[in-house]
Amino acid sequence: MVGKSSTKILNVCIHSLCKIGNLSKAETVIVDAIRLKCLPDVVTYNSLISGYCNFIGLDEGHAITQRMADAAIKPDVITYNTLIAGARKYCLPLRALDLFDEMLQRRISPDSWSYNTLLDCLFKCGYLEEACKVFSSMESMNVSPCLVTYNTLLNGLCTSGKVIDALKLFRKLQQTCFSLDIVTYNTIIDGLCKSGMLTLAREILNELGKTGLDPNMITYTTVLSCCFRYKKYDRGFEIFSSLSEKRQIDNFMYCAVISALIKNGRFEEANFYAQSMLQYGFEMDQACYNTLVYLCCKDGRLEVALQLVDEMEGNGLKCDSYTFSILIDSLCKMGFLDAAQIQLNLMEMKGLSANLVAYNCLIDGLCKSGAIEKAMKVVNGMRKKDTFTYASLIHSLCKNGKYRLASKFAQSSLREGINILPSAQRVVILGLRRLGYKRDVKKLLDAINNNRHLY
DNA sequence: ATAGGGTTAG
Repeated sequence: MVGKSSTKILNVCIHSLCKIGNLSKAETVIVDAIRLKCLPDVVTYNSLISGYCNFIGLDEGHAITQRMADAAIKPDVITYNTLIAGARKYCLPLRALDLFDEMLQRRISPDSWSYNTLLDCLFKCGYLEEACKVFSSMESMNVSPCLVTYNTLLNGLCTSGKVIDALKLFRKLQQTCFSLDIVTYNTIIDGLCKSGMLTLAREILNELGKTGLDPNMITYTTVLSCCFRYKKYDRGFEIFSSLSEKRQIDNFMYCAVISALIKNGRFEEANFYAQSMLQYGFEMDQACYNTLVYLCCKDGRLEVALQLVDEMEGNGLKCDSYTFSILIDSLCKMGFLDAAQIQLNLMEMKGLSANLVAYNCLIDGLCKSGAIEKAMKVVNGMRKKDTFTYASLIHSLCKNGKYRLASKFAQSSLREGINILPSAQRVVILGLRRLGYKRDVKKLLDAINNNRHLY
């Protein structure tokens, strides 16, 4: 039978093929269907676009709209929502905005789904201002923000360092008759934790308890990670064991706990939970692999760590800045500085731009192996530095009695708006004093005082 | 369509 009902069957088929990424099969099924006079419709093409966006690329997904035009099928709001989601996946904020404009030009009215995806894309790619503009334009487009919109906005504000604004918004939402959900609470609690506003985080956690909403795994992982972040390890492990009795653990929580155990030198338990994570058959993503690589490195099994990296790549997962930083740090700590340098070059070749931590590891390694000259050269060539970069250098210079040089670096750090760790301050000032460099001490203290805002 | 996990200094 030919017609609408056969197209429905075709669509179910194409949908499942696209979802698992079997696009070539999807294409042949469509060709066969057309031969049997079962014509694809907008739903068929939307599934195809989703598949191409998720498994190949945004351009390939976008190209499908041309095929739709050839077949005289008009794209709908879902077509564009899918494409904007593609732009979000590859962090292409300008493409997302272009797609949104294209949608308007074609007189397809965006819905809240379009806005939510666009907003999330803009926030995740660091386009805070654009995101706020888009949000305020919703009203004039007659689209009312829904709870997902507000949750997206809250999260975007939190991750862009606008936690106070997020909190204000949260309080405003609480006062409306709008009923908030667990996502809202998880988002604001996490935002507050990550900004160090722990009293407020605890306050809202208590409020959550009174709402009748059930805390979920994400709530627990947020709280657990907050404990570890602020070095309340025992409290964190306590929460973990109470949850593990109820078997309420997933791979996110395993990663957090394993990493905290490693930092406490508790390798036996870390290995035990790593085995558990593998046995439960969770999907092993980048973060899971990185945690295991970290465990092997710190546990002195570099060979196994490298095997894991191969396995990771074999499974189609790319090494990221975490993987490299873990490897580089371990290589340095084992004294293989040349190998570390090679990994760093490899990392740059792969275009991993967020490599500040990796550089810091190398600098620390160079300093500790006595190659301070080289370390200084590397530091001077870095476009982005932070308090860790300078801490390694300053401590190492002081250890070698070069207090005035250390002080010079401390001052350039302050000039760059980067604070100096108290431990580093202390060691420089004590050294300068001991050698009688009173004027240098005063100069540094003044610089520190003038930069109080950094602390 | 929205929320949680993984790397560096002393």
